[in-house]
Amino acid sequence: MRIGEMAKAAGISEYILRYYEKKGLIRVRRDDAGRRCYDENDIEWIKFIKRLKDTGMLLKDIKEYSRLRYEGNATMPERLKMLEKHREYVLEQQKKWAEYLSNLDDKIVFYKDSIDGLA
Amino acid sequence: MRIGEMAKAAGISEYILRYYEKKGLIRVRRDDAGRRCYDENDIEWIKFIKRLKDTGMLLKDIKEYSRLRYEGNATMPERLKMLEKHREYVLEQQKKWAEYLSNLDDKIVFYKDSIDGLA
DNA sequence: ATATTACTTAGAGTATAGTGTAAGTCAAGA
DNA sequence: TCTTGACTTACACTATACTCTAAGTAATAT
Repeated sequence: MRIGEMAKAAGISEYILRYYEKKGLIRVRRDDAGRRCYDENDIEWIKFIKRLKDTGMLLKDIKEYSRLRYEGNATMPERLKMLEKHREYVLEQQKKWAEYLSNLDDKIVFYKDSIDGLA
Repeated sequence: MRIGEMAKAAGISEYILRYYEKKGLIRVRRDDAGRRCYDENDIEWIKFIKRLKDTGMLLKDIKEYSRLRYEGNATMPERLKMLEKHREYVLEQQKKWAEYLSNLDDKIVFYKDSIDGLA
């Protein structure tokens, strides 16, 4: 699979695929013509990177996670640790947004009351 | 109240106070010497800006909200609309984070099982 | 053979939101 | 008066994550 196909399969632009590779998040081998070759395994990996990114993990941290992953199964405990640490962050975010939703609702009620008062 | 005091009162740097003013989020009058003068009213407003920003509202949208606010009470219905639209966004975020937390937990379970398998 | 398309690289440009510096002004205390 | 500290402006720099362009190569379709 070449970069165009991969971009479609993973739902990510070719630019980003090259950018992530340059940053060290993905490692891709080349064909005889020097073009990137991706396989099924890469799709899963790229989709997982996407999820990590969507959950607010910084590229530099994803890069570190990636480095461990390319080292093999022996690094699983370390990766698990990273995920567990990241889980704490995601949990905090979830709480944060729930709290802000509640604050915002209060503000909205205040506005509605004020507007009624004006009428 | 001058900028140094305000920075402390609002928990925000002097740089950001000037930056937000330049961006049009805050309007501040000057004393005879040309220095910024803030009052109690400004503290509340700046804290509210901070909250909007923390909930992911872009500075350009906060700027628009700000513009309406400086126009007076007549713009309250419009501001209410903005807040209600923003509420939708915050609600989505909250759902997103809850979903990612659940995905991440699945992944963590998978890792733990894999590591047990290796042992 | 030629045109088209997909690819390659390095590097420049964009968006968002700060963060800091340089050079100068102003006011109050020693 | 001199110094110190808080302030002023304009502008340059940083971080993060893209997004795109330029110039060139390779494979394929006509």
